[in-house]
Amino acid sequence: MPELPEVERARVRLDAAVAGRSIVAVNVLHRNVARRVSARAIASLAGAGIVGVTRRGKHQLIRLQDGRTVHAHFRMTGDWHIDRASEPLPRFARAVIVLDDGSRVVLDDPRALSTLDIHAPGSEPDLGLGPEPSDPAFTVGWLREAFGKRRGPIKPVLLDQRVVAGLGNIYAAESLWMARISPATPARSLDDRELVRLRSAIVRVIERASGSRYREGSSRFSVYDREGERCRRCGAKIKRIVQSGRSTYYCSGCQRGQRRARVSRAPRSARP
DNA sequence: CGTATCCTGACC
DNA sequence: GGTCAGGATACG
Repeated sequence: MPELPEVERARVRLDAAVAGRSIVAVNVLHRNVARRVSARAIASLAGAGIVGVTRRGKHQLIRLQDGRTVHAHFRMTGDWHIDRASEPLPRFARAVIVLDDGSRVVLDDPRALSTLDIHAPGSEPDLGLGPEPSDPAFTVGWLREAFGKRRGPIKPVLLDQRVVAGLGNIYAAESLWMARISPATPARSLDDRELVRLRSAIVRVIERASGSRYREGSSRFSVYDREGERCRRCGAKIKRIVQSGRSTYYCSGCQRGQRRARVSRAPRSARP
């Protein structure tokens, strides 16, 4: 459950569960999730008091009273499962943090691609992140500069966390749809009007996803995972392509990359 | 820059 | 049995 809004919700739940508590024990159930951390470092968490949890991009930072930071990243499929330590573990439990009030935080992740790291006191991890969409520093000027260095298509650039922190594959596609920009448009060829549209689209897409918790059933995306369906804006078909090994969904009708220099500039034939 | 890789499950 | 998966990074 990645992407900024989902991670922020997870952070809020985690913070409510752990702030002010102390750790009784941490158990790593799948080696991959703590592959960069020694067993000793894990064991040394026992007894530590927890100040609270912050977030940057998709990273969650659990601040300990002794100055250390436990750094969690869900990657593709991680989530927190918070319950009582006496409950049976969920099927995909990968790590467990037992707290001093008998509650428990379980890192629940079928693919076990999530990561846990521990940072020493005073060593703030360099996460290599650009501004969050909500940051005043996330400006058209910032995007112009970031895109100017990139020769490739815009969509993969939007997934670069140094450009904008927290944007993932779904909301990158949704943002490009909202801004009516083709995902194949070379990043550095975007003009100012497109940059303005794209910046505000990203902000709005993230804001909206942050506000409304998703409802099952109703398709909550405009293009993501909607290959072959009709665009709700222009009625053309949603297509799927692969860019940098990831699926990109977009509307073949209303997302124009102004330079797709094809012969026919004839308008697409009527919509049904 | 694109591609492979970590890992496991769901789905065709 | 093959393909794909909401991420990030190491590598060619």
